Amino acid sequence: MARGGGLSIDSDPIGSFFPQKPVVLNSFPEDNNKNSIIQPKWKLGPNMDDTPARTNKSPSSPPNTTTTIPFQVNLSSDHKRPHIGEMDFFANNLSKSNFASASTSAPPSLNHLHHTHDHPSTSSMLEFKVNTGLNLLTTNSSDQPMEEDEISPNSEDTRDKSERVGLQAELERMKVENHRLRNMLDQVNNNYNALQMHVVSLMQEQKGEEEGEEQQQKQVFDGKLEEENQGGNGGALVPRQFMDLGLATNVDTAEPSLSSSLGRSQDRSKSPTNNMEVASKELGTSRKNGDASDEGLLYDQDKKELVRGIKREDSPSDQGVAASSNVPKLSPPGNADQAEATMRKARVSVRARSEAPMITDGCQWRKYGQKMAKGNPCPRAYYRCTMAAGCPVRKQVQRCAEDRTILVTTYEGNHNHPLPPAAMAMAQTTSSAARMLLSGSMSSADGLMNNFLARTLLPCSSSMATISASAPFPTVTLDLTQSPNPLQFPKSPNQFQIPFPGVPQNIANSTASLLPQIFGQALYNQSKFSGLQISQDADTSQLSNQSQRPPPHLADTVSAATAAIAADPNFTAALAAAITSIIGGAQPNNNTTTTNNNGSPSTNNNNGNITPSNNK
DNA sequence: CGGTTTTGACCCGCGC
DNA sequence: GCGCGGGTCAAAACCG
Repeated sequence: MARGGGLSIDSDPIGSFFPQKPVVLNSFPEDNNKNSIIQPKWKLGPNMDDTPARTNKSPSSPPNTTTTIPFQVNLSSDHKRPHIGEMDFFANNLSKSNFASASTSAPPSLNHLHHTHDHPSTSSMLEFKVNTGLNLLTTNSSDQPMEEDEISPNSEDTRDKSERVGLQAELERMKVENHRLRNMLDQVNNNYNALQMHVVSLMQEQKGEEEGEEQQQKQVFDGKLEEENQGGNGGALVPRQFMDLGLATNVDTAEPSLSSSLGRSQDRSKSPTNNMEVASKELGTSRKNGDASDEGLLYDQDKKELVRGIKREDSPSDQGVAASSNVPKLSPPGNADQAEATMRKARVSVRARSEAPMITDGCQWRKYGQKMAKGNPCPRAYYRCTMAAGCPVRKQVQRCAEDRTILVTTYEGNHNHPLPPAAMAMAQTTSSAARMLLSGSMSSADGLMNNFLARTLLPCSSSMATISASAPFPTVTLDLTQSPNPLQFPKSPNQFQIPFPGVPQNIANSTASLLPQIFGQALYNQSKFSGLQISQDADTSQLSNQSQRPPPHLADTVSAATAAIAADPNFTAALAAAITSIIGGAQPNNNTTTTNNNGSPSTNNNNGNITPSNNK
């Protein structure tokens, strides 16, 4: 409030800071900072009633103060101002009841002035001459909002005022800071997008050298998908987030890769006629949870035929699918059907220490079977996703025979429904891992791996990530039971703060936030084929060129996987210990929550892998 | 009562 | 052709 200047009603440029907070006009500390911006609140809201100094009678107010405060109200016609009637009321009360008479009654409540009506006929200056000697500065003398109607500054009001001033300054700072952070965020996003596009283009380039245009388009599409996923991170649900196990080859990626094909004969996909017939049959039996439309919505009829047509014509039911029969021979490029079959079989296996019977990955699962697998005293449980009718995603859960503290979870198929953030984490993981795997399996002439896969996972030194492309089912095994090279990881946990939706913050802070980088780094740096060990020096030159860090989608994958896995309290505890050892540079394979690893399962990279080669 | 788990049976492909 | 092993089904049991 500018003393001597007019207080323009509702002209306060910063009044928006306290749109609801009433201005205490009855206290002007004598030592008020001249630079303090007092917020006059002529837009007085309901809260005005809450101003104790104004609403409560204060018989103890010094009567003499009411006559010494200069008070000026500039009611310019240009500004919104209190209703004239109310202003009159105010003025009357101010001058007569309180000020002029120096009565002991409380100052008039500004509630009466809270309206912001434009009054066409009022352009007046209400001036209250009170001499307090205050010269409260405002930004615009002509538009100065008025405040002051109290002569007796009490300590509470003084405190409120200074508090308000402080808050105001703080708000200013936060506003600026917010703006700055927003700009930074935009910058980061832009950089990320540019980088990702660059990586995608590089991948395209590489693939283009070996494959046809079709594969290139796939890469582009994948990249776009991931970009979209990135952009939609904030949402509670991620529409059409799929576990792209094996279905990243074309725009029909959205189709469920029909993990119901899990373990089905690949020769079925070669027969479109049979496929069609089988598809309809299949829906009648095993697909009680979802009709054809549920899954068919996501892809065209042709695709449906391909995907659904895995049942044999002569098979009345859809059961009896031998996993071993599905061994995809990693078809060379050009054979779409075989490629499709191959991708359908793609699996992502996650090895993790957990005492819980199952890893919490955010999805809802229904157990539909359990078998004793050969060579493993622990039964293998079969689950299928029940988050949506007809979701083809299935998973197998089995404990490692060598180390029963290790839980091996193998995922198959694509979700055909939106996923919650927690589930999205694992879905992204498996999707990216499978895409990576299939990218190799689909493009290489020998059916093992292409350049991208090699560049991605090589150089390998341990079995943190295992690609089993030569197995009947191309399987990526993400081994979280091992500690990667501690030298590869930063020591500061603060660098790992990554928000994980759906993961308890304490867990995320303690462990999950550490995992993505660790996992990603490990997955990135360590891998090998089962049965085909890629030499470590292979492609290192190219790696140094473009693979100093994991590809975006791989990193996402890893992050998501670790986040999802970390959601499991038991597993989190185990992981926490492992991570701690990693960050602290402890020896690998230390496990403080479960039995000592001793490296036995870890060194055997395929132990516990749910791959036909191992189980049969 | 609806959803889930259990569990025996069935189907299928592969190897011998 | 037979046995084996993996995968799935589906009725019964279980559970909230």
